[in-house]
Amino acid sequence: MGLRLFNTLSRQEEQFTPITPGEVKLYTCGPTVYDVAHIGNFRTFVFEDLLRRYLAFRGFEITHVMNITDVDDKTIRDSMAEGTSLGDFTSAYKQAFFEDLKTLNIVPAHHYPAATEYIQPMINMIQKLMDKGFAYQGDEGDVFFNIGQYPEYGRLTRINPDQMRPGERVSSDEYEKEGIRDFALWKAWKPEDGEVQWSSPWGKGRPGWHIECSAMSTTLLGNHFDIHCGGVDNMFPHHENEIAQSECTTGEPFVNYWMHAEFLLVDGRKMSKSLGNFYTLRQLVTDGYRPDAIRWMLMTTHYRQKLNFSVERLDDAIKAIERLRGFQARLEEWKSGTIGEADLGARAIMQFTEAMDQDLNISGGLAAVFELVREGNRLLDNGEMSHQMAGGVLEALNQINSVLGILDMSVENAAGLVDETTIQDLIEARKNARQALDFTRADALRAQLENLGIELIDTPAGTRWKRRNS
RNA sequence: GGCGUGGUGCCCAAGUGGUCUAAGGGAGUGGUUUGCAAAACCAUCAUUCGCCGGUUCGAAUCCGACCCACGCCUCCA
Repeated sequence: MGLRLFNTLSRQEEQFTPITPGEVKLYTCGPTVYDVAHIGNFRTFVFEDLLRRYLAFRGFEITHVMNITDVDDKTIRDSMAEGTSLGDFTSAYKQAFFEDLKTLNIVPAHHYPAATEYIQPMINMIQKLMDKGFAYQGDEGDVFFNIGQYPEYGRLTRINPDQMRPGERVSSDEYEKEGIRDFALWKAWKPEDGEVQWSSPWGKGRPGWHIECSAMSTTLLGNHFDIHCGGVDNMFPHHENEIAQSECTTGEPFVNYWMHAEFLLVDGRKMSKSLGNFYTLRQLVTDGYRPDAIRWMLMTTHYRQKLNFSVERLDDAIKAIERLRGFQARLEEWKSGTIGEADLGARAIMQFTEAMDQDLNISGGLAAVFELVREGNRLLDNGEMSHQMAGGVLEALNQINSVLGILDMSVENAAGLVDETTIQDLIEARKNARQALDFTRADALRAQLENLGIELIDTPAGTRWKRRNS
Protein backbone atom coordinates (compact mmCIF):
# COMPACT_ATOMS: atom_id res chain seq x y z
CA MET A 1 0.00 0.00 0.00
CA GLY A 2 2.43 2.65 1.10
CA LEU A 3 1.86 6.10 2.43
CA ARG A 4 -1.27 7.95 1.40
CA LEU A 5 -1.79 11.65 2.08
CA PHE A 6 -4.79 13.89 1.70
CA ASN A 7 -4.01 16.46 -0.95
CA THR A 8 -5.92 19.71 -0.78
CA LEU A 9 -5.49 20.09 -4.53
CA SER A 10 -7.56 17.01 -5.30
CA ARG A 11 -9.49 16.96 -2.04
CA GLN A 12 -8.74 13.32 -1.61
CA GLU A 13 -6.23 10.87 -0.29
CA GLU A 14 -3.52 10.09 -2.79
CA GLN A 15 -0.66 7.67 -2.91
CA PHE A 16 2.42 9.63 -1.90
CA THR A 17 5.11 9.46 -4.55
CA PRO A 18 8.04 11.83 -4.15
CA ILE A 19 9.58 13.51 -7.17
CA THR A 20 12.92 11.88 -6.44
CA PRO A 21 12.48 8.36 -5.07
CA GLY A 22 13.31 8.20 -1.40
CA GLU A 23 13.60 11.95 -0.95
CA VAL A 24 11.07 14.45 0.28
CA LYS A 25 11.30 18.21 -0.06
CA LEU A 26 9.02 19.73 2.54
CA TYR A 27 8.07 23.35 3.05
CA THR A 28 6.01 24.50 5.99
CA CYS A 29 4.74 28.03 6.53
CA GLY A 30 6.31 29.39 9.69
CA PRO A 31 5.42 32.13 12.13
CA THR A 32 5.28 35.87 11.78
CA VAL A 33 7.50 36.96 14.63
CA TYR A 34 5.58 39.91 16.01
CA ASP A 35 4.44 38.15 19.17
CA VAL A 36 4.82 34.89 21.04
CA ALA A 37 3.21 32.09 19.09
CA HIS A 38 0.01 30.70 20.60
CA ILE A 39 -1.21 27.19 21.12
CA GLY A 40 -3.19 27.26 17.88
CA ASN A 41 -0.07 28.00 15.90
CA PHE A 42 1.57 25.04 17.53
CA ARG A 43 -1.25 22.76 16.56
CA THR A 44 -0.10 23.23 13.00
CA PHE A 45 3.58 22.98 13.83
CA VAL A 46 3.04 19.81 15.83
CA PHE A 47 1.11 18.29 12.92
CA GLU A 48 3.98 19.17 10.62
CA ASP A 49 6.38 17.60 13.09
CA LEU A 50 4.34 14.41 13.12
CA LEU A 51 4.41 14.35 9.34
CA ARG A 52 8.12 15.03 9.28
CA ARG A 53 8.84 12.32 11.84
CA TYR A 54 6.62 9.81 10.13
CA LEU A 55 8.26 10.43 6.77
CA ALA A 56 11.58 9.75 8.47
CA PHE A 57 10.14 6.62 10.09
CA ARG A 58 9.12 5.48 6.61
CA GLY A 59 12.70 5.86 5.48
CA PHE A 60 12.53 9.05 3.44
CA GLU A 61 15.43 11.45 3.25
CA ILE A 62 13.92 14.80 4.10
CA THR A 63 14.81 18.40 3.46
CA HIS A 64 12.55 20.57 5.55
CA VAL A 65 12.28 24.34 5.24
CA MET A 66 10.26 26.60 7.51
CA ASN A 67 10.20 30.31 6.86
CA ILE A 68 10.26 33.08 9.42
CA THR A 69 8.27 36.15 8.43
CA ASP A 70 10.22 38.99 9.97
CA VAL A 71 8.87 41.87 7.94
CA ASP A 72 5.20 42.66 7.39
CA ASP A 73 2.61 45.21 8.53
CA LYS A 74 2.44 43.89 12.08
CA THR A 75 6.15 43.57 12.73
CA ILE A 76 6.70 47.09 11.41
CA ARG A 77 3.77 48.54 13.30
CA ASP A 78 4.67 46.96 16.63
CA SER A 79 8.40 47.58 16.43
CA MET A 80 7.78 51.23 15.69
CA ALA A 81 5.33 51.45 18.54
CA GLU A 82 8.01 50.06 20.81
CA GLY A 83 10.66 52.29 19.39
CA THR A 84 12.98 49.39 18.60
CA SER A 85 14.50 48.50 15.27
CA LEU A 86 12.70 45.88 13.24
CA GLY A 87 15.66 43.52 13.57
CA ASP A 88 15.87 43.75 17.34
CA PHE A 89 12.14 43.44 17.66
CA THR A 90 11.79 40.31 15.57
CA SER A 91 14.90 38.55 16.82
CA ALA A 92 13.48 38.44 20.34
CA TYR A 93 10.33 36.68 19.13
CA LYS A 94 12.29 34.51 16.80
CA GLN A 95 14.30 33.26 19.74
CA ALA A 96 11.15 32.70 21.78
CA PHE A 97 9.74 30.68 18.90
CA PHE A 98 12.75 28.38 18.79
CA GLU A 99 12.54 27.88 22.52
CA ASP A 100 8.91 26.89 22.20
CA LEU A 101 9.72 24.40 19.44
CA LYS A 102 12.20 22.81 21.76
CA THR A 103 9.71 22.70 24.61
CA LEU A 104 7.34 20.73 22.39
CA ASN A 105 10.08 18.41 21.17
CA ILE A 106 9.62 19.48 17.57
CA VAL A 107 12.41 18.33 15.28
CA PRO A 108 14.14 21.43 13.86
CA ALA A 109 13.79 22.16 10.17
CA HIS A 110 16.96 22.08 8.10
CA HIS A 111 16.54 25.70 7.09
CA TYR A 112 14.76 28.62 8.71
CA PRO A 113 15.04 31.32 6.08
CA ALA A 114 14.03 34.79 7.23
CA ALA A 115 12.19 37.02 4.79
CA THR A 116 14.63 39.89 5.26
CA GLU A 117 17.47 37.66 4.10
CA TYR A 118 15.77 36.79 0.84
CA ILE A 119 14.87 40.19 -0.52
CA GLN A 120 17.03 39.78 -3.61
CA PRO A 121 15.50 36.45 -4.70
CA MET A 122 12.08 38.03 -4.22
CA ILE A 123 13.04 40.99 -6.38
CA ASN A 124 14.35 38.63 -9.04
CA MET A 125 11.10 36.77 -9.01
CA ILE A 126 9.01 39.91 -9.27
CA GLN A 127 11.21 41.09 -12.14
CA LYS A 128 10.52 37.87 -14.01
CA LEU A 129 6.81 38.29 -13.46
CA MET A 130 7.05 41.85 -14.79
CA ASP A 131 9.02 40.68 -17.81
CA LYS A 132 6.49 37.98 -18.56
CA GLY A 133 3.56 40.35 -18.21
CA PHE A 134 2.06 38.78 -15.09
CA ALA A 135 2.69 41.86 -12.97
CA TYR A 136 2.26 45.59 -13.23
CA GLN A 137 3.11 48.66 -11.24
CA GLY A 138 0.29 50.82 -9.91
CA ASP A 139 0.16 54.60 -9.78
CA GLU A 140 1.43 54.69 -6.21
CA GLY A 141 4.40 52.48 -6.86
CA ASP A 142 3.09 49.15 -5.59
CA VAL A 143 3.62 46.16 -7.83
CA PHE A 144 0.73 43.74 -8.23
CA PHE A 145 0.22 40.28 -9.61
CA ASN A 146 -2.46 40.28 -12.25
CA ILE A 147 -4.61 37.25 -11.62
CA GLY A 148 -6.45 37.89 -14.85
CA GLN A 149 -3.31 36.65 -16.61
CA TYR A 150 -3.43 33.33 -14.82
CA PRO A 151 -6.53 31.35 -15.76
CA GLU A 152 -5.76 28.61 -13.27
CA TYR A 153 -6.12 30.98 -10.33
CA GLY A 154 -8.36 29.42 -7.69
CA ARG A 155 -7.37 25.83 -8.43
CA LEU A 156 -6.35 25.06 -4.86
CA THR A 157 -9.30 26.56 -3.04
CA ARG A 158 -11.78 26.16 -5.89
CA ILE A 159 -12.66 29.76 -5.71
CA ASN A 160 -13.88 31.60 -8.72
CA PRO A 161 -12.37 35.09 -8.50
CA ASP A 162 -15.44 36.62 -10.14
CA GLN A 163 -17.75 35.35 -7.43
CA MET A 164 -15.73 36.56 -4.53
CA ARG A 165 -17.15 39.27 -2.43
CA PRO A 166 -14.60 41.94 -1.68
CA GLY A 167 -13.91 42.48 2.00
CA GLU A 168 -15.66 45.17 3.94
CA ARG A 169 -12.44 46.98 4.39
CA VAL A 170 -11.05 48.77 1.38
CA SER A 171 -7.44 49.67 1.78
CA SER A 172 -6.01 52.65 -0.01
CA ASP A 173 -4.18 50.55 -2.52
CA GLU A 174 -7.43 49.17 -3.91
CA TYR A 175 -7.70 52.21 -6.10
CA GLU A 176 -4.56 51.51 -8.07
CA LYS A 177 -5.29 47.85 -8.69
CA GLU A 178 -6.57 46.71 -12.07
CA GLY A 179 -8.42 43.78 -10.57
CA ILE A 180 -9.97 43.67 -7.13
CA ARG A 181 -8.27 40.37 -6.33
CA ASP A 182 -4.83 41.30 -7.60
CA PHE A 183 -2.36 41.10 -4.77
CA ALA A 184 0.78 42.99 -3.89
CA LEU A 185 4.19 41.62 -4.82
CA TRP A 186 6.04 44.76 -3.80
CA LYS A 187 4.80 47.51 -1.54
CA ALA A 188 6.08 51.02 -2.09
CA TRP A 189 7.55 52.73 0.95
CA LYS A 190 5.15 54.76 3.09
CA PRO A 191 5.99 57.07 5.98
CA GLU A 192 4.60 54.60 8.49
CA ASP A 193 7.23 52.10 7.37
CA GLY A 194 9.93 54.22 9.00
CA GLU A 195 13.38 52.94 8.26
CA VAL A 196 12.16 49.65 6.87
CA GLN A 197 12.92 49.72 3.18
CA TRP A 198 14.91 48.10 0.41
CA SER A 199 15.63 49.51 -3.00
CA SER A 200 14.24 47.78 -6.03
CA PRO A 201 13.72 48.46 -9.73
CA TRP A 202 10.31 49.84 -8.71
CA GLY A 203 11.59 52.19 -6.09
CA LYS A 204 12.20 51.74 -2.39
CA GLY A 205 9.78 49.60 -0.46
CA ARG A 206 9.34 46.08 0.85
CA PRO A 207 8.05 42.77 -0.43
CA GLY A 208 4.45 41.66 -0.17
CA TRP A 209 3.78 38.74 2.11
CA HIS A 210 3.07 35.96 -0.37
CA ILE A 211 6.21 36.37 -2.44
CA GLU A 212 8.52 35.39 0.40
CA CYS A 213 7.32 31.81 0.58
CA SER A 214 7.59 31.40 -3.17
CA ALA A 215 11.09 32.83 -3.29
CA MET A 216 12.42 30.96 -0.29
CA SER A 217 10.85 27.61 -1.07
CA THR A 218 12.00 27.53 -4.68
CA THR A 219 15.47 28.80 -3.79
CA LEU A 220 16.01 26.12 -1.15
CA LEU A 221 13.96 23.23 -2.49
CA GLY A 222 13.83 23.80 -6.24
CA ASN A 223 11.09 25.12 -8.49
CA HIS A 224 9.06 21.96 -8.12
CA PHE A 225 8.96 20.17 -4.79
CA ASP A 226 6.89 17.61 -2.90
CA ILE A 227 4.91 18.88 0.06
CA HIS A 228 3.79 22.27 1.26
CA CYS A 229 1.96 22.60 4.58
CA GLY A 230 0.20 25.27 6.56
CA GLY A 231 -2.94 26.06 8.48
CA VAL A 232 -6.28 25.97 6.67
CA ASP A 233 -6.52 29.71 6.97
CA ASN A 234 -3.51 30.01 4.72
CA MET A 235 -5.19 28.20 1.87
CA PHE A 236 -6.72 31.41 0.73
CA PRO A 237 -5.30 33.71 -0.28
CA HIS A 238 -1.75 32.90 0.73
CA HIS A 239 -1.23 29.51 -0.86
CA GLU A 240 -3.37 30.30 -3.84
CA ASN A 241 -1.19 33.31 -4.49
CA GLU A 242 1.98 31.35 -3.97
CA ILE A 243 0.97 28.92 -6.66
CA ALA A 244 0.15 31.72 -9.07
CA GLN A 245 3.42 33.56 -8.53
CA SER A 246 5.61 30.51 -8.55
CA GLU A 247 4.17 28.77 -11.56
CA CYS A 248 4.07 31.97 -13.57
CA THR A 249 7.68 32.70 -12.70
CA THR A 250 9.16 29.29 -13.34
CA GLY A 251 6.76 27.87 -15.86
CA GLU A 252 6.91 24.64 -13.89
CA PRO A 253 4.50 22.96 -11.50
CA PHE A 254 5.11 24.27 -7.99
CA VAL A 255 4.02 21.74 -5.37
CA ASN A 256 2.65 18.20 -5.67
CA TYR A 257 0.95 17.80 -2.30
CA TRP A 258 -0.67 20.55 -0.27
CA MET A 259 -1.55 19.66 3.30
CA HIS A 260 -3.50 21.84 5.67
CA ALA A 261 -4.00 21.57 9.41
CA GLU A 262 -7.43 22.40 10.77
CA PHE A 263 -8.02 24.96 13.45
CA LEU A 264 -7.67 24.62 17.13
CA LEU A 265 -10.74 25.89 18.92
CA VAL A 266 -11.13 26.89 22.53
CA ASP A 267 -14.53 26.36 24.08
CA GLY A 268 -15.82 25.57 20.63
CA ARG A 269 -14.72 28.87 19.17
CA LYS A 270 -11.74 30.16 17.39
CA MET A 271 -9.16 31.41 19.83
CA SER A 272 -9.00 35.16 19.97
CA LYS A 273 -7.73 37.77 22.30
CA SER A 274 -11.06 39.54 22.43
CA LEU A 275 -12.87 36.40 23.58
CA GLY A 276 -10.29 35.94 26.29
CA ASN A 277 -9.70 32.32 25.33
CA PHE A 278 -6.16 32.88 24.25
CA TYR A 279 -3.41 30.48 25.33
CA THR A 280 0.30 30.60 24.77
CA LEU A 281 2.54 27.64 25.32
CA ARG A 282 4.74 29.47 27.79
CA GLN A 283 1.81 30.58 29.88
CA LEU A 284 0.48 27.03 30.09
CA VAL A 285 3.89 25.73 31.10
CA THR A 286 4.29 28.49 33.66
CA ASP A 287 0.90 27.52 35.04
CA GLY A 288 2.22 24.03 35.61
CA TYR A 289 0.89 22.10 32.63
CA ARG A 290 3.24 19.53 31.25
CA PRO A 291 4.69 20.13 27.78
CA ASP A 292 4.37 16.46 26.90
CA ALA A 293 0.67 16.59 27.72
CA ILE A 294 0.28 19.65 25.52
CA ARG A 295 2.11 17.96 22.67
CA TRP A 296 0.00 14.85 23.13
CA MET A 297 -3.22 16.78 23.01
CA LEU A 298 -2.23 18.77 19.94
CA MET A 299 -1.02 15.68 18.16
CA THR A 300 -3.60 13.02 18.92
CA THR A 301 -6.56 14.55 17.18
CA HIS A 302 -6.31 14.00 13.47
CA TYR A 303 -4.88 17.08 11.80
CA ARG A 304 -7.85 17.64 9.48
CA GLN A 305 -10.24 17.61 12.39
CA LYS A 306 -11.01 20.69 14.43
CA LEU A 307 -9.51 20.34 17.87
CA ASN A 308 -11.27 21.72 20.89
CA PHE A 309 -8.63 22.70 23.38
CA SER A 310 -9.26 22.66 27.09
CA VAL A 311 -6.94 22.35 30.04
CA GLU A 312 -9.14 19.59 31.46
CA ARG A 313 -8.22 17.40 28.54
CA LEU A 314 -4.58 17.76 29.46
CA ASP A 315 -5.28 15.47 32.42
CA ASP A 316 -6.50 12.74 30.09
CA ALA A 317 -3.35 13.21 28.07
CA ILE A 318 -1.17 12.75 31.14
CA LYS A 319 -2.95 9.50 32.02
CA ALA A 320 -2.36 8.11 28.57
CA ILE A 321 1.28 9.16 28.56
CA GLU A 322 1.86 7.70 32.01
CA ARG A 323 0.44 4.40 30.84
CA LEU A 324 3.03 4.32 28.09
CA ARG A 325 5.80 5.46 30.39
CA GLY A 326 4.89 2.84 32.98
CA PHE A 327 5.08 0.12 30.36
CA GLN A 328 8.36 1.45 29.06
CA ALA A 329 9.81 1.44 32.58
CA ARG A 330 8.73 -2.15 33.16
CA LEU A 331 10.43 -3.22 29.94
CA GLU A 332 13.58 -1.32 30.86
CA GLU A 333 13.75 -3.21 34.14
CA TRP A 334 13.04 -6.59 32.66
CA LYS A 335 15.01 -6.57 29.43
CA SER A 336 18.38 -8.26 29.09
CA GLY A 337 21.42 -7.16 27.14
CA THR A 338 20.57 -9.17 24.08
CA ILE A 339 17.51 -8.19 22.16
CA GLY A 340 15.46 -11.15 21.20
CA GLU A 341 12.68 -11.63 18.75
CA ALA A 342 9.46 -9.91 19.54
CA ASP A 343 6.55 -10.76 17.34
CA LEU A 344 4.50 -8.61 19.62
CA GLY A 345 6.59 -5.55 18.81
CA ALA A 346 6.73 -6.35 15.13
CA ARG A 347 2.98 -6.68 15.01
CA ALA A 348 2.49 -3.37 16.78
CA ILE A 349 4.81 -1.63 14.36
CA MET A 350 2.98 -3.16 11.44
CA GLN A 351 -0.40 -2.04 12.73
CA PHE A 352 0.92 1.37 13.64
CA THR A 353 2.34 1.80 10.16
CA GLU A 354 -0.79 0.55 8.52
CA ALA A 355 -2.85 3.19 10.32
CA MET A 356 -0.40 6.04 9.92
CA ASP A 357 -0.03 5.27 6.22
CA GLN A 358 -3.61 6.40 5.85
CA ASP A 359 -3.07 10.11 5.99
CA LEU A 360 -1.51 9.96 9.46
CA ASN A 361 -4.38 8.20 11.19
CA ILE A 362 -3.00 8.85 14.63
CA SER A 363 -5.97 7.36 16.47
CA GLY A 364 -5.51 4.08 14.70
CA GLY A 365 -1.80 4.25 15.32
CA LEU A 366 -2.28 4.78 19.01
CA ALA A 367 -4.78 1.96 19.20
CA ALA A 368 -1.99 -0.32 17.97
CA VAL A 369 0.36 1.05 20.60
CA PHE A 370 -2.08 0.58 23.45
CA GLU A 371 -2.86 -2.93 22.33
CA LEU A 372 0.85 -3.59 22.59
CA VAL A 373 0.85 -2.10 26.08
CA ARG A 374 -2.02 -4.24 27.26
CA GLU A 375 -0.66 -7.46 25.82
CA GLY A 376 2.86 -6.70 27.02
CA ASN A 377 1.69 -5.92 30.53
CA ARG A 378 -0.34 -9.08 30.58
CA LEU A 379 2.67 -11.19 29.64
CA LEU A 380 4.81 -9.42 32.22
CA ASP A 381 2.17 -9.97 34.91
CA ASN A 382 2.00 -13.65 34.11
CA GLY A 383 5.73 -14.09 33.88
CA GLU A 384 5.43 -15.08 30.25
CA MET A 385 7.81 -12.54 28.82
CA SER A 386 11.47 -13.42 28.46
CA HIS A 387 14.15 -10.84 29.11
CA GLN A 388 15.13 -10.92 25.46
CA MET A 389 11.57 -10.41 24.35
CA ALA A 390 11.29 -7.40 26.63
CA GLY A 391 14.25 -5.91 24.85
CA GLY A 392 12.60 -6.48 21.51
CA VAL A 393 9.31 -4.97 22.60
CA LEU A 394 11.10 -1.99 24.09
CA GLU A 395 12.91 -1.52 20.81
CA ALA A 396 9.59 -1.45 18.98
CA LEU A 397 8.10 0.97 21.46
CA ASN A 398 11.03 3.31 21.07
CA GLN A 399 10.78 3.12 17.31
CA ILE A 400 7.17 4.17 17.49
CA ASN A 401 8.17 6.92 19.85
CA SER A 402 10.52 8.27 17.22
CA VAL A 403 7.29 9.30 15.51
CA LEU A 404 5.32 10.35 18.57
CA GLY A 405 8.17 12.21 20.24
CA ILE A 406 6.53 11.91 23.64
CA LEU A 407 8.46 9.51 25.84
CA ASP A 408 11.74 11.35 25.41
CA MET A 409 10.25 14.60 26.68
CA SER A 410 10.96 15.89 30.12
CA VAL A 411 7.98 15.73 32.44
CA GLU A 412 9.39 18.10 34.98
CA ASN A 413 7.91 21.42 35.78
CA ALA A 414 10.02 24.45 36.19
CA ALA A 415 8.78 25.05 39.71
CA GLY A 416 10.24 23.70 42.95
CA LEU A 417 11.90 20.42 42.11
CA VAL A 418 13.02 18.17 44.89
CA ASP A 419 16.47 16.82 44.17
CA GLU A 420 16.89 13.14 43.53
CA THR A 421 19.25 12.44 46.38
CA THR A 422 16.62 13.46 48.89
CA ILE A 423 14.08 11.27 47.15
CA GLN A 424 16.41 8.28 47.04
CA ASP A 425 17.26 8.69 50.72
CA LEU A 426 13.61 8.69 51.71
CA ILE A 427 12.89 5.68 49.53
CA GLU A 428 15.83 3.86 51.10
CA ALA A 429 14.55 4.68 54.59
CA ARG A 430 11.10 3.41 53.65
CA LYS A 431 12.57 0.23 52.25
CA ASN A 432 14.35 -0.42 55.53
CA ALA A 433 11.19 0.25 57.49
CA ARG A 434 9.25 -2.17 55.31
CA GLN A 435 11.86 -4.86 55.74
CA ALA A 436 11.58 -4.35 59.48
CA LEU A 437 7.79 -4.65 59.03
CA ASP A 438 7.44 -1.18 60.50
CA PHE A 439 4.57 -0.22 58.23
CA THR A 440 3.57 2.78 60.26
CA ARG A 441 6.91 4.36 59.53
CA ALA A 442 6.83 3.16 55.91
CA ASP A 443 3.48 4.84 55.36
CA ALA A 444 4.68 8.01 57.02
CA LEU A 445 7.59 8.12 54.61
CA ARG A 446 5.27 7.53 51.68
CA ALA A 447 3.13 10.41 52.87
CA GLN A 448 6.19 12.58 53.23
CA LEU A 449 7.20 11.88 49.64
CA GLU A 450 3.65 12.44 48.55
CA ASN A 451 3.84 15.91 50.02
CA LEU A 452 6.94 16.52 47.97
CA GLY A 453 4.98 15.59 44.85
CA ILE A 454 6.52 12.15 44.52
CA GLU A 455 4.49 9.02 43.89
CA LEU A 456 5.87 5.58 44.66
CA ILE A 457 5.24 2.39 42.77
CA ASP A 458 6.37 -0.82 44.46
CA THR A 459 7.39 -3.58 42.10
CA PRO A 460 9.05 -6.94 42.65
CA ALA A 461 12.24 -5.38 41.32
CA GLY A 462 12.15 -2.51 43.79
CA THR A 463 10.44 0.82 44.21
CA ARG A 464 9.93 3.13 41.25
CA TRP A 465 9.00 6.74 41.70
CA LYS A 466 7.69 9.51 39.56
CA ARG A 467 6.80 13.12 39.99
CA ARG A 468 3.14 13.66 40.46
CA ASN A 469 1.10 14.74 37.48
CA SER A 470 0.72 18.44 37.42
C1' G B 1 -24.04 35.57 -1.53
C1' G B 2 -19.76 31.92 -2.62
C1' C B 3 -16.63 27.89 -0.66
C1' G B 4 -15.88 24.30 3.25
C1' U B 5 -15.98 21.16 7.85
C1' G B 6 -18.17 18.44 11.67
C1' G B 7 -22.34 16.10 14.72
C1' U B 8 -20.41 8.22 17.03
C1' G B 9 -21.24 5.76 24.68
C1' C B 10 -20.40 10.14 30.68
C1' C B 11 -15.77 12.84 28.14
C1' C B 12 -12.09 12.46 24.01
C1' A B 13 -11.89 9.79 19.43
C1' A B 14 -11.27 5.90 15.04
C1' G B 15 -14.17 3.58 11.49
C1' U B 16 -16.87 5.98 5.29
C1' G B 17 -21.28 -0.28 1.92
C1' G B 18 -21.08 -6.67 4.76
C1' U B 19 -15.35 -9.16 9.01
C1' C B 20 -19.26 -3.00 13.09
C1' U B 21 -24.24 -6.72 17.83
C1' A B 22 -18.73 0.04 16.29
C1' A B 23 -11.15 0.32 17.64
C1' G B 24 -8.29 2.98 21.18
C1' G B 25 -7.64 6.54 25.57
C1' G B 26 -9.94 8.78 30.01
C1' A B 27 -13.90 8.33 33.78
C1' G B 28 -17.31 4.67 36.21
C1' U B 29 -18.62 -0.27 38.20
C1' G B 30 -17.26 -5.43 39.82
C1' G B 31 -13.01 -8.70 40.45
C1' U B 32 -7.56 -10.49 40.65
C1' U B 33 -3.04 -8.76 42.74
C1' U B 34 -0.84 -5.77 46.86
C1' G B 35 1.44 -5.21 54.28
C1' C B 36 -1.28 -0.64 52.63
C1' A B 37 -1.25 1.92 48.12
C1' A B 38 -0.23 2.79 43.17
C1' A B 39 0.46 0.45 38.77
C1' A B 40 -0.97 -3.73 36.06
C1' C B 41 -4.44 -7.48 34.52
C1' C B 42 -9.62 -9.55 33.85
C1' A B 43 -14.84 -8.40 33.31
C1' U B 44 -18.51 -4.74 32.44
C1' C B 45 -19.67 -0.02 29.94
C1' A B 46 -23.45 2.46 22.33
C1' U B 47 -28.52 -3.70 19.14
C1' U B 48 -26.45 2.07 18.29
C1' C B 49 -23.70 6.15 15.05
C1' G B 50 -27.84 14.56 15.02
C1' C B 51 -33.18 14.05 12.90
C1' C B 52 -36.56 12.28 8.87
C1' G B 53 -37.09 9.80 4.38
C1' G B 54 -34.84 6.99 0.22
C1' U B 55 -31.31 3.51 -2.52
C1' U B 56 -29.58 -1.58 -1.42
C1' C B 57 -30.06 -8.51 -0.08
C1' G B 58 -27.27 -5.34 3.45
C1' A B 59 -25.76 1.72 5.67
C1' A B 60 -22.63 4.86 11.07
C1' U B 61 -20.81 4.48 6.07
C1' C B 62 -24.35 6.17 -0.44
C1' C B 63 -28.53 9.87 -1.96
C1' G B 64 -32.23 13.89 -0.59
C1' A B 65 -34.38 17.21 2.97
C1' C B 66 -33.99 19.22 7.77
C1' C B 67 -31.81 20.69 12.69
C1' C B 68 -27.35 22.12 15.35
C1' A B 69 -22.21 23.79 15.73
C1' C B 70 -17.89 25.84 13.50
C1' G B 71 -14.51 27.95 9.73
C1' C B 72 -12.72 30.70 5.21
C1' C B 73 -13.91 34.57 1.47
C1' U B 74 -9.90 40.67 6.04
C1' C B 75 -1.27 39.71 5.41
C1' C B 76 -4.94 34.94 11.49
C1' A B 77 -1.54 28.35 11.99
